Amino acid sequence: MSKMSDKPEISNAEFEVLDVLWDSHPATSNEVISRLNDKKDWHEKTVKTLLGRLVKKEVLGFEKQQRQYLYYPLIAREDYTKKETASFVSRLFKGKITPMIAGFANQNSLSKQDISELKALIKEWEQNND
Amino acid sequence: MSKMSDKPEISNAEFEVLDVLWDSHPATSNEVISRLNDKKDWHEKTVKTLLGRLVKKEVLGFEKQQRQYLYYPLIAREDYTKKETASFVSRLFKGKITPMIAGFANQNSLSKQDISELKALIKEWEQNND
DNA sequence: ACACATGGACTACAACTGTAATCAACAAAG
DNA sequence: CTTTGTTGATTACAGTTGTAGTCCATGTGT
Repeated sequence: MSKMSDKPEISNAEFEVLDVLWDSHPATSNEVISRLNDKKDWHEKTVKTLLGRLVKKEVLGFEKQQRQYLYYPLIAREDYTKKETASFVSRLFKGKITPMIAGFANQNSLSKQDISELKALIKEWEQNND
Repeated sequence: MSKMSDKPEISNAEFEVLDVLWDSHPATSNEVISRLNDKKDWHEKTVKTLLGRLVKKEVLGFEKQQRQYLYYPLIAREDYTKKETASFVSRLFKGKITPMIAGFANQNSLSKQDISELKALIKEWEQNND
């Protein structure tokens, strides 16, 4: 036995497409295209290709609605971001988040609000782990 | 004018090579190869190719020592990780670190030590930003 | 019914990647 | 000196990615 859903590699361009579908789904290719138009400047055909590749990779599913397809994500954003974050932090920071945040901090990328959110997060963690 | 050192795209495999050079440099290709042997199972030729590509991308520099080259990084690990982190967090979390850490937290990936380090970090931030 | 528009499927194609093998030049060994 | 090994340089080659274009079947307007 093997080949148990081996992490589908999602490319950068593909991610953008998936991202708008996470925001709201299901959606037709045209909806996806027009939503992407706000940020990216991609040709319609390009987006369709990406949709197709994501389907092939089993990242998206679809359901025919007469002539068109209604696409929707097959994986949850949370699951994806969690895995990606873990592997990112593992690669670049040997798995320790603090150094990463430290990088943010001394780069002035931390706002007062970030700090208070972090504090809240810590407090919550401490309550769940007394 | 333009073309001001446009972020050299470093691939995953290339990153591993760069990583061991960040750990200690300069180093000959053989040193790099043997250090990588501990983690990766790459053919000698593969590593040499990667070294070459990194040189071409101006990520590594070298200096001849008779027959061999002594390679060394041209970019600092800190600079690289900072940029990568910023773009990562920007893409996956709209630039907010807290949601990322929250993902870590509810995945039980935060240790007691992480938490105390985070607290220290916050305290430090607050002192510098009163 | 028929011509045209439209949506997905298939095809294109160069650059980048992972993963090496071959080549050429020089150094080491005999 | 000549053979041999070693080192970087060049070449290989398939798969992925970015970015579309072409084909074919079906829906639409007349």
